[in-house]
Amino acid sequence: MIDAPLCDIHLVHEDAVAAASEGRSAEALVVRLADIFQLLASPTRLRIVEALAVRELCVCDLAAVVGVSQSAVSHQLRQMRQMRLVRYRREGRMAFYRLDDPCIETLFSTGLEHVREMDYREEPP
Amino acid sequence: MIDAPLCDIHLVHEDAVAAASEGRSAEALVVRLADIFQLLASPTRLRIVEALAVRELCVCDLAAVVGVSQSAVSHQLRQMRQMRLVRYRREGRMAFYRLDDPCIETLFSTGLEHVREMDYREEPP
DNA sequence: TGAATATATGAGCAGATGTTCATAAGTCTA
DNA sequence: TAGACTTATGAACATCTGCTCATATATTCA
Repeated sequence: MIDAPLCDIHLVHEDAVAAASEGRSAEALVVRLADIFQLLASPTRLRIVEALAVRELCVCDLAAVVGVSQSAVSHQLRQMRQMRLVRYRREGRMAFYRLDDPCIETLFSTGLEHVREMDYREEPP
Repeated sequence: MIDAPLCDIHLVHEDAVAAASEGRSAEALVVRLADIFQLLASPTRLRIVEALAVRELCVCDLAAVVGVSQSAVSHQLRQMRQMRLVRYRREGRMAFYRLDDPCIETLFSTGLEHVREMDYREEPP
């Protein structure tokens, strides 16, 4: 499955490289996964996810909860919309957003639980 | 728990904002979590995680598996080391890296499973 | 209709990111 | 010890990110 070495350095352990390359996922999947993690890689967007995990919210309320400007929230929501992480319903002039991807909540809560544990471990009471 | 509205816009639904603000995590935790997701937000680093999930590897082999230069891998490993995502042991002139944080594998595999499912759903055979 | 409100978006900018290139530091072997 | 090898790192650079500001779009209400 392995063709030529990918870098110009001497290939030290061919068997190790072969084994580790065995389960290599498709490039498109890895890129897509990186995009999802990228969307979770910002305190502002994590706040948005955390808030929307509780209940749906309009943009204005979301801005208040997250603590940034309406414009900033709206820009972020557009990205999250394009990645199908959130969706919204119109009600008059307002737009109520909610999470559209149950996996996001899983990743968020898994990660949060983890950093909480690390916090306790590093700073005992 | 809510003091003044955080943005200059009219606060539309005070109860909604209060409810969504209820479970707000500490700022430090959210920032730390964003940092962890940030480390997973790059195809190169995801490849590193994927490879190290199989077995420990030296830098040179890792470069071959991931498909980038030794220098690029080494720079990325430094970041991951600083975040305690990986650690290494020295053996002569080589450094063998392994994952140091079981949570990373969980987040990686959870996310990967998800994008795989999405892939099947969007492009039926 | 006109003013107020809610949201969306384009431009622009400062700062962060990921790579390459050159090179340093440390280890092995002849 | 000299040369080959493995890894680490600083500098430089192009690109990406997340915000602000100004403004457009759309809806509601007097």
